[in-house]
Amino acid sequence: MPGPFSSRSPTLGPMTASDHVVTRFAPSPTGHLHIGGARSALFCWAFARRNGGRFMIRIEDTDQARSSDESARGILEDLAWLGIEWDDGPSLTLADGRVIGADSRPVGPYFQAQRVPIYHAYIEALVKAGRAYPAFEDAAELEAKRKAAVAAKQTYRYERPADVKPGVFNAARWERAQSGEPHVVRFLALHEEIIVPDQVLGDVRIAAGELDDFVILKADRFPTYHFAVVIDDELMGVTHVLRAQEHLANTPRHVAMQKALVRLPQHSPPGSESRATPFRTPVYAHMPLIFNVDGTKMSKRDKAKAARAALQAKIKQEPALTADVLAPRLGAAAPDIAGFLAKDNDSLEVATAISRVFGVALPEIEVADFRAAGYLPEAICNYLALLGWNPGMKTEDGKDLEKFDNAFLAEHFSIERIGKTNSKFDRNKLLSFNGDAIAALSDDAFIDRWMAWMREFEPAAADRIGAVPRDRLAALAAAIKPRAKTLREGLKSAAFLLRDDEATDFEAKAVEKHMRADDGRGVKLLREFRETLNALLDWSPAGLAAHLDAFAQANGLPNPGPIAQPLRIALTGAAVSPGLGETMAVIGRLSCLKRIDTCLHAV
RNA sequence: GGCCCCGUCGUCUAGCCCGGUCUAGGACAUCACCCUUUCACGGUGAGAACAUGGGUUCGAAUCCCAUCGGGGUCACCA
Repeated sequence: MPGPFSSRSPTLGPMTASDHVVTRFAPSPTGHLHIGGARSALFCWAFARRNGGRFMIRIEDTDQARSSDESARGILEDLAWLGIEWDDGPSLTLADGRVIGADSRPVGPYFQAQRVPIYHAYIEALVKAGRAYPAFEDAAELEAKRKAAVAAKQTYRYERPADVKPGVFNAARWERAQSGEPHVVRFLALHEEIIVPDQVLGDVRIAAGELDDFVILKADRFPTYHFAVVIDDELMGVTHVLRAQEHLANTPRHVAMQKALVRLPQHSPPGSESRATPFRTPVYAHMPLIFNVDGTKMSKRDKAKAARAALQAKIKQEPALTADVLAPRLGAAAPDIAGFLAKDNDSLEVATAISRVFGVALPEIEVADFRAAGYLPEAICNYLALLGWNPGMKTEDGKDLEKFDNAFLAEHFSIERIGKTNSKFDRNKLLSFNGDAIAALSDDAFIDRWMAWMREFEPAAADRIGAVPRDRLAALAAAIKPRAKTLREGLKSAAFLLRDDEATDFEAKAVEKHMRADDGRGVKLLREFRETLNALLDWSPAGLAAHLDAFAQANGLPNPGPIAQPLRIALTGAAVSPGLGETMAVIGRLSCLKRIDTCLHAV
């Protein structure tokens, strides 16, 4: 009997079952939302929903040099787009005026930069309790020592100054710090075993002596990540921390601090004035990592790599393409381009320019990339949920259940079913999921979402297709949905709509094969077919298809091919297009006749 | 290198905790065939995995150990 005390039971751990579940996603606003971060957020969200708890966003902007408000806003927008909405956290006003996020509990502010006084108060308390101390070494010197140790294949650990004793307030150091001498504050790690309670991996034990005295307050008076996260998780009532395994090695530090910290009177529950309220250790769940298929990390540098490889291939074909020649075409400075090619920089601007100018597809890494590429948020969430988690259920026909939405996750997500093994991001499978999600859309929904995507990322096409009467768009949706794995691919299938009725660029090979061959049989059939069109009453996709079949039969053709292909070329310029019924219906009678005439004249 | 984590088809995984129902199931990808006016969609089918070696046991993908392999982490970044 596993009973309730199985090591992976969600109720086991330092938190009691009666605690109201609070999870949090705590991004650092130093860029866009990474696809892996999105999964972390999704799992945190799902766990909170499943347990009737709250999901919180906190912005970890303690790196003053790299953090930005634009980045924070972008991350929030990406989360909202994915349908991952937070109960507590910064407010975000959506395009439709709806607001996500509030300080209803209230435990804000949710930007760590605004919480610095709180951290300072706890730093002081820790120092006075003899569990932290100001340190005055020069950063460069320590760095040199560290490097030397690494070079000698030795484990580097900060050496505690001789005058620092556990549990003893070092007033002299405190005075020096207070007087303005540059310093950091280090946590005083006890010589004891640390146990990290983890619901995915089981308890992880770290032997005594492994932890050194790490920095908790930087010289710029900002807390380090480790310190801020511990203070905030406690003060914000976080009960469960779900995050990627890359954080596992950090967690012993957090546990050690939780054991040393006690809530300040101003942060203590009412009525507890007489006794101290120690910090609690939340339940941890470290999720497996996500890598590229080749095993490398999914990094935004992958975009630069792909662009560089593509450009280098181009240059091999065309040696005249020097940085100077490329500069005006790419809209970038020649030295930047040269540096980019020489791997001196991974400029995203250069990479994007290469992608635009040479039509090179860059790998999607961040949520915004997937959005621009025409992925649906529901497909992304579905696929992401399967990376490291699995519902372990079967469908009615006995197959593994793997198609579900966020509502399903909110109902069924559990930490017990998070796997332990790292996974590789399989774009093929995501693509397949996305294609299925598109196919599952109603015609109306597809048109709405496709147009919205186009207005954002392909405005010229949006103008053109937006001009098509709405009643014809249903046929268009039917034509495109089964052919599009992404919204962007849908544009390819709809290319015939963007064509001018007078355009004469007909694919030569196709013209030769389907129209000129057999003494121009195709041309002859097309000419005859054109004459039947004026009088045709039923201009619906089905009516048109039936008409085409009837015409073929009347002409003794074994199948409609001999007329269908010439017609396709006339209407679309190419031998490949969606079904002719839909195509003709969308183009409309007038344009169809014009295009056929144009083609008949041109070939 | 120290510490920590992991190891089922090419990929994501079900099965493992509670050993026999597993000649290991599904999905994506691949290949073949069917459908077909092109391209897709769809349908049917095929190939494809328990890292290795030792135990324990009547019996191991499932339990134990070792080896090998992979990953994370060792900052005044988060």
